[in-house]
Amino acid sequence: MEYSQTEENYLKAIYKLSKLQPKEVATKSIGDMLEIKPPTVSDMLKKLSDKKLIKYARYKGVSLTKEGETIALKIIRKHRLWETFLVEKFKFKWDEVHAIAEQLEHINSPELVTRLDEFLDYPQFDPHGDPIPDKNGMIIQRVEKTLDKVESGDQVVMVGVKDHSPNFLKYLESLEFSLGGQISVVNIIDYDKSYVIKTKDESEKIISHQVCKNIIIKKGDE
Amino acid sequence: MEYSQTEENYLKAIYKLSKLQPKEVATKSIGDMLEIKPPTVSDMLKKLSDKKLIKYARYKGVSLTKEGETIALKIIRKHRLWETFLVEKFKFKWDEVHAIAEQLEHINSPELVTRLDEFLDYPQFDPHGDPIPDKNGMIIQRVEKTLDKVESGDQVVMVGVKDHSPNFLKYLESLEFSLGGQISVVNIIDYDKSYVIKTKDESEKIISHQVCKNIIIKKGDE
DNA sequence: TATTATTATTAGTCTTATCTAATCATAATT
DNA sequence: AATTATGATTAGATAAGACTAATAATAATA
Repeated sequence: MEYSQTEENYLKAIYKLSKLQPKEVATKSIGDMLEIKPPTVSDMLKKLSDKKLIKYARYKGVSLTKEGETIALKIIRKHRLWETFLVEKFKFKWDEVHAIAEQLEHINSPELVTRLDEFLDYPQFDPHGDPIPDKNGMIIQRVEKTLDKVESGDQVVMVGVKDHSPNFLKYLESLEFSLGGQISVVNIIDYDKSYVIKTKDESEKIISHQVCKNIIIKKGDE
Repeated sequence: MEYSQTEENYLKAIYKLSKLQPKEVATKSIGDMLEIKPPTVSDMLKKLSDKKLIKYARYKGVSLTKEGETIALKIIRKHRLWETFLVEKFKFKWDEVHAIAEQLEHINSPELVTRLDEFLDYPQFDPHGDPIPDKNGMIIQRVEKTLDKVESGDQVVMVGVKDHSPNFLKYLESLEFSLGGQISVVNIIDYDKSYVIKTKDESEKIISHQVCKNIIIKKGDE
């Protein structure tokens, strides 16, 4: 009942990729996410399939079994709890915690996870707005609407990000964007779909379409 | 500048063994401590020697270089800080934290260690009374006097343990022994060197010589 | 549909960390 | 001092997880 860090990372990657589209997950996409070459992925898929953690047919892609999904959700739960811990208790910035949580998520101690969850008072979202699976593996499934789907004149609230890279997060911070912050779309520039927006402090800023695609929002009145 | 968990564990073991006696550390003793067979240890010693982390001459045992000791102390620092954290903040019992800290000690993030140390307000001793190396690798070197060296009639204070196994720690707890607790030696039974002792609550108890050897004490007036 | 491009797999190699069996060196004992 | 016991090392094997090169299957396109 114990899996290597490597196996855990594959399961987590397959879980995340499976949420991006309804189809089976491709060998290449797993390799891209984990920065591992396809032959290595193929080997591991056979291994995970033997252990009944994934459904795998040669050349047809993979999906998680119930058991595989349970493990993936446990890792994701730990990752997001640790990120919350690091930001809330240790005062790390939101762009600093991902790499550390990538290590902490593999610490194997169910009791530790219980205490961590309790210590944080059972948080539902992590510092990037991602939902934290609960102790039974239940996870809030949001319809992830991004800023690039919003029309001119709308007022929305930032509730998450799709890019977790320090670079992106630091850029958002420099724009004074933070979770829960209001964004009003003043205008959408026709030429390149750049967004002219206003944050709470009324200052106007222009952000690229690419940036908008990575900001998860909700309508102000939802 | 980065070492595998395995390498870190060898360095930690060599550090601890080198403190038990002044001589060079033997291959067998490392193997015993890490539950690894001697040929495996021999191989690793060559590897660590190539990396200049240990001084090693075939058949002559090993000792740490300055660099090797620095790494060992960093691991020990992390281990003891995490144990302190788990007991103080997460309310684990002192017999529950060793196994978890064995994992946490390998998390690689100097910034995390800094924050952890700060969060705990720079503790000097862990929940078992072991000294915690500071950020510069300075560690309080105690003369570790154990209860079996104490004479009848003496009154001492328990300041540490030499056996960190859950079994031993739970036994001490059942005897209501805790760090900082007073112990009066009422009598030493000649036959098997058992100790008749009194704790603060005045109740008399008999503990074996073996148990006494694993309790680190200081004189009441030091 | 035939060809080309992309993706996946197989085959074979490498490194790390482990093992067993056999040999060698040092230490202990008669 | 010779023998025996203990401990250490070498040799060779294995498993996990990575790679490259070659081949096979599927998808895209002319």
